[in-house]
Formats: sequence, structure tokens, C-alpha cells
Amino acid sequence: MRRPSSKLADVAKLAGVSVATASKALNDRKEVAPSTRLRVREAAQQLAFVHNRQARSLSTGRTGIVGLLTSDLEGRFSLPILMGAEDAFGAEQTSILLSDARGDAVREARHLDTFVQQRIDALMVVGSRTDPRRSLGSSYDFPIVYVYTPSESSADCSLTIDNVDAGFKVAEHLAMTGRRRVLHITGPLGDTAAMDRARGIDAFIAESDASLRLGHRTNYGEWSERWGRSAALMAIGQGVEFDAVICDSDQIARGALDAFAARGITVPDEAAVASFDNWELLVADASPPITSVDMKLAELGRQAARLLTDAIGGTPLPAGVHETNASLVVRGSTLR
Amino acid sequence: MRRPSSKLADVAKLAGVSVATASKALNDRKEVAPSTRLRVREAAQQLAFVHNRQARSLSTGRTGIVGLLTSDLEGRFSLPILMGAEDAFGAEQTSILLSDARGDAVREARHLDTFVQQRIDALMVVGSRTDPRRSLGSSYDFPIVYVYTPSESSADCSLTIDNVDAGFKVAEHLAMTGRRRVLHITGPLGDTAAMDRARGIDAFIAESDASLRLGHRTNYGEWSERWGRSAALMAIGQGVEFDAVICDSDQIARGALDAFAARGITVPDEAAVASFDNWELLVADASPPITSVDMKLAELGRQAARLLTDAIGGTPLPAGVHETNASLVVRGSTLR
DNA sequence: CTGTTAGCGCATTCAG
DNA sequence: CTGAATGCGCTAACAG
Repeated sequence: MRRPSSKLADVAKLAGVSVATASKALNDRKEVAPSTRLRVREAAQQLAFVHNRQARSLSTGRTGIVGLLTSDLEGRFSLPILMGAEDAFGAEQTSILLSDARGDAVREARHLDTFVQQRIDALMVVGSRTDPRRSLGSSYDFPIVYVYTPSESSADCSLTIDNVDAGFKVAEHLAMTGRRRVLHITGPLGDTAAMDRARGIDAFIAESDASLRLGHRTNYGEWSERWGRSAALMAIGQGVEFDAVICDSDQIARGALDAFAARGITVPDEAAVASFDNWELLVADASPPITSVDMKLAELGRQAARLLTDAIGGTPLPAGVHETNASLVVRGSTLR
Repeated sequence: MRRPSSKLADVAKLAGVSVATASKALNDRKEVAPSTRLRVREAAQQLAFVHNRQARSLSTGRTGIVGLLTSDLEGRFSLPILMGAEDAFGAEQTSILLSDARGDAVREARHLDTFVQQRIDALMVVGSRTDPRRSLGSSYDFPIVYVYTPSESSADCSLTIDNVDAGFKVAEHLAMTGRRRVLHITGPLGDTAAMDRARGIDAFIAESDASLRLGHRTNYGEWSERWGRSAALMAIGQGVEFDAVICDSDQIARGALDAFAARGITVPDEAAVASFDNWELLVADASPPITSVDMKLAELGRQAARLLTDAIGGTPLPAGVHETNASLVVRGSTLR
């Protein structure tokens, strides 16, 4: 029951006005004389007055809190999204209530419950895969945006990345730089991201003229460095011919790079290596540095924040899945 | 001004009791007849009633919100700490308001301000280095714990890792497994973590009997894979003799490993490699997997949460810097 | 055991 | 332009 800081009443008293006037003055409403506004301001300053948002939200109905529900805080995805969102919200003075369900439905339900208790103004649901997730439905009375992992309901608003386009871009880059035979090392078969990218590669092949046409072969596996290494070794062992490798994550690429080094295959001369995620940590200091697709996650977070801000203001959220194009960051691993 | 969900008054009416009784019933207070408690419960259930924390906190003085102020969300440190804390706070009771100052003092001040406005119950200040940071002072009316990065004021409560002990442990492990000449590749000279670990190594040497005594040489540089690689190459080029390398981060170790592979030095046979951070991503799938010191960050977060929970309950925070011992996770890079 | 009465701190009518 | 009154949803005394 701690109640230390000064309240509006204190400010009002010191300024010699009523609480109502003080409130108006501090909230920059027109109906206050400039002189009194100043007096109130000074009083507030002097008392180090800080609005009590709990109290304020009780009367305004807004908390200034946005919930962020994630399933993989540890992973590569949530964080950049979160930071982008924080940026975009920052201006509006909204803060982010964080919770990590860790892929557990029970946990998720509990966290959602606290969100409701806290009367959050809006919710961002972030996932680490592009496979659609169960919708939270429309029974919540705050706007919800799904980021990266889209909702399976088309009535919801989802923001994600166009992996087909991303695959296309990588294939294009490799073809343009003279590669012709591509080994595609990816995640699990059935994983949307993996399959979309493969489709993107195919799409490029279909569209490109004969001189740029490349052959490719896709190996499904798992999202790990270990898999990248063994897939590369396997291909070498089987005598598969290739002059380029597309790895569906930077981790996979690191594994592949390692395998090539061990087998004396030089990168980028004998084989180009390109990957997805553009995780600086893994990609920038690799030898050679790895060309990688940046998923623009922070941008996704910013977009989500903007949409939600608007939604709080009354603009309805645009339903459906909205895809953003990723962009290729070229580094030494594909340039000979 | 959205006001959708049912309120306590609705529940009370439906249950045929007063609001006060309904409140008591839902809060599991003794002074309510079991039968009425049940009736109220059912009414609440039926109306899908959810407490409004804003309102509640207005009368209790507690918000159930803990602030987390970090300077490097992206980095390796904040996240595990955050997750540990989330665990310990238990989602039902406390939620975490997140903010990343990104090393910017202005941003930090702004975020602190919103924290105050939100009337958080407690604050966790997390940093990514072990060099002390400026104290936030004692003018805030909520308890503050500094995690990983300690406060420079001994009046504050800080939780961090004992890097001297960590350095000691690594040296001990290497000596016990038969290594005698250690190359220590670390971060910037002046960085507390780097220097503490060097001291730990020295401490081990001083304490150990002659048969285990090892020689070592410390190279200060930066916290990057690139530096690990070049430091290793440099040592090799200069003909420095060593049969073990201690890298002060997993990233540095990856660089060193890479350099050894390039120069045909086998790990662990010709040289052992050990590092700090135990970042699964970097360490588990390396070839060979890297022995690394786990900083127990999640545990640090849990401890902080417990201390803060107690502090909210009235127990004063223990002032001073409290160090936790890290633990060594042994993998293939040091076992021949 | 239960209900009545008072606030918690602020924003918002609506008279003056 | 200003202020007195009212309510946001809930908990905390205090009577009954």
C-alpha cells in the first residue's frame, strides 16, 4: 500500500487551481489559460509529479500497454521484431508487456489471461516459423496482429515474409554471378519456409532465359549447423556436382562452410554459399562472410506497431496475410 | 473508452451478493461462507469475468508489473536472464514490462519515466558487461536489482557472476587434462570480465602444485569471432607454443577453431579449446563441440526475481554485489 | 459471515 | 476559462 509520489491534487493545490484545471493543463487541452497552464506546469515540475497511469487508464479506458506474446524468445526471430515494435511504439508512449509461452499452450493461455487482466490496448503474436498458427479468435476486445508466423484464420491480420520471393532472389543472384548447379540444403520437409523457398528457386528457373537457367536439388533436413555440415559432406561424398549452395538458415550455412573447409573446397571459388536470416553474429565474421537474405524483422515489428497504433485509434486492421519482401545482403561467399 | 467485459458489480448482482462480498470471494479470503464463495465463483465464470488490474492496483497500490531495463536485448545476456526471471515471477502474479535502452542514456531516462508512470512494483536492470554501471540512485520508490552488470554503488543490490572463479575453473580443467601451455585470447584490456578471468587463471597457477602448473599468455582484443581468428593465426605465425587456448567468448573460440582448421592444427589433440558463455548455438555444433563456461544467466534472473518478490513483500534487498559461480560444461574440444 | 461506506488518482461532464 | 461533482472498477475498513 505504498503511496509516495505526489498526485494531481498536490499539484493543483500548489498551483492554486482545481484538480480539473490541473488535469487539463497537464494534458495540453485548449480550455486553459496560458498563464494557468504555466503555473500548473511549474508546480508539477517542482513536485516531480508523474501521472499515475493506472488511475488514468481507469477513467480513459486505455492502459498504454501492448502485449507481446512470443513462442521463442531465445530464437532468432522474436527479438528483432520486438525491437522494431518498441521503436515504433516508442513515440506513442506505449510500453510492451512481454511473455514467452515457450511453445506451451497452457502457458500461452495463462499469459493471455494476464494480458486481459492488465487490459492491454493491443496484442502482437510473434512466432518463429512461417507455418500458420491457430488463431486466437475474435473474442478479445483488443486488436491483434500476428507477426512472422501468420494466423491460420484469414479474418485475422498477419504480417510475414514472402519466402517465395526470397528464394527467387537468391537463385537470381547466383545465376547472375555465373552459377549453374545449386545444392539447396533446407529445413524439414513440410516446413512452409523451406518449401516456399524451393518454390521461389523453381519460379526463377521457370522465368529465366536459357542462359541463366540453373539446375538444383533440394535436401530437406533440420534447422541446425550439424545438418548443414552433414548434408554438405553427404553431397560431396556422393559426388553430387554443384557450384553453389543455398542454405535455408545461417546456421546451416556455417555447417556447410565447415564441411567445405574440411574437404578442401574453396568458397566462393569452387562453390558459392548463400543463406537466409542474415544473422550478423553468424554471417559477418564467417570465412568468408556469408551472403544472406535479411528477413527485415525489425521492419515487420515496426509495421505491426503502426497497424496496432492505428487500430487502437479506431482504424480497423486489414485482414489477411500481408507479405513483405526480404532483401539480399551480398558478401564474400558468393563473389569470386 | 472501450468498456466491454463484465465487472465485479455484474458478478455480485448475478450471485445475489454485495460487491464487497464478491471481491472477497474471488480473492479467496476467509471471511466468506463456502456456499456464497461457490455462488460467486459460478457467477464469475458464467460472465467470463476477469479482474481489472488497473482498478485493483489503484486500491491496493500494487500493479503486478515489474520493469526490465536492458541495454542489450540483442546480445547474449539479457534474454536468458529475462526468461529466468519470468519463470520465477510466475505469470499469474507478475508480468514484465520490457524496455531496451540500447546503451543510450536519453532512451534509458525515457523508459524509466514510463516505468514510473506505470507504477511498476520493482525494477530489474540488466547489462551485458560485468563492468559496473552508474547507479540509478535511491530516489525511486520501488526496489531495484542490477543483474549481470553490477551497480557502482555498494548501496544497491547487484547480482553477477564470479569471473575470477570461472577463470580458475577453466585453468584447472585444462591442467587436470594434461595441458601445460595456455594461450588466453580475450576481450579488450580494461574490460572487467577479461581481467577477472586472467586473474582467475593466475590464481589457479599460484595455488596448484608444481605438477599441474601451467604457463599462460594473455592477448587482449575484442569480443568477436574475427579477433579469435586473427589472434590464433598471429600466435601460430609467431611460433608461440601452446597446447590449450582459453577464449573469453564462444565467438572468439569459433574464430580460433577456424584458424586452427585452416592451419591444420587438430583440436583437441594438438590444442584444447575452451571458452566462456556456453551459447548452445555456437558451441554445441562446432567441430569439435566446445567446452564452455555456463554463466548461469537464467539462474541469475531467477534469483533477481526472488529477491524482488521478497522486496515487494517488505524484506529489504541485500546491499552489495553478490556473485554466483559459473559452471564448466565439458565438450569434445578439451578431451582427447 | 455480509453489506455499507469510503476512497485509490485521474478525466470528464456541466454549471458557473 | 475554471471548478465542483461524478464515476472508472476494485479493495478495505467498519458496522451489522
